[in-house]
Amino acid sequence: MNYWLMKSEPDEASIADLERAGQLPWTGVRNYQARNFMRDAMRVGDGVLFYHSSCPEPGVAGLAEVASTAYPDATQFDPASKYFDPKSSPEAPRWLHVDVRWRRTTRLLSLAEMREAPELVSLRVLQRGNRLSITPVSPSEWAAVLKRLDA
DNA sequence: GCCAACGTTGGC
DNA sequence: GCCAACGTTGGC
Repeated sequence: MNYWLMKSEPDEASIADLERAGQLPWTGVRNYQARNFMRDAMRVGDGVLFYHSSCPEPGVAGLAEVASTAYPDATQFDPASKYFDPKSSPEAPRWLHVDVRWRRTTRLLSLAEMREAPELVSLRVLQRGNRLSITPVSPSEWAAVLKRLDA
């Protein structure tokens, strides 16, 4: 069982959108490291911290879980999509994604609050210069976040 | 394979 | 809108 933090811009897909839909394909990842996490390391049932980014209140907004293994992202083949990738083809898809299932909508655990938490000093997403949209979370970091959400 | 230029991310 | 950090691209 692994744990992850996945960033989403709430304008595109918020935790409320995920709650409504129940499950969503995590489309639009165009970074090889993030893709490789989904392809090589994610397993169905893995825990996901749903993080709102590029918004007035960035932070963890809910909990989700990995609901599928990785499969080709359809938006890469669609010329009308902003995620269209002319260098990809259905024969050799470049971009993959998993499906994510809603579990809980929580209070917002803000970025500022996470930075103040001693148990979270090593959290990948808090590291200087981090831009990855998908990062691993350790079991102890996961537990620390849950504890703070329940507190 | 190097590296400069450029693009993107994302908090502030 | 700014800008630091980092990824990607492409000429050589």
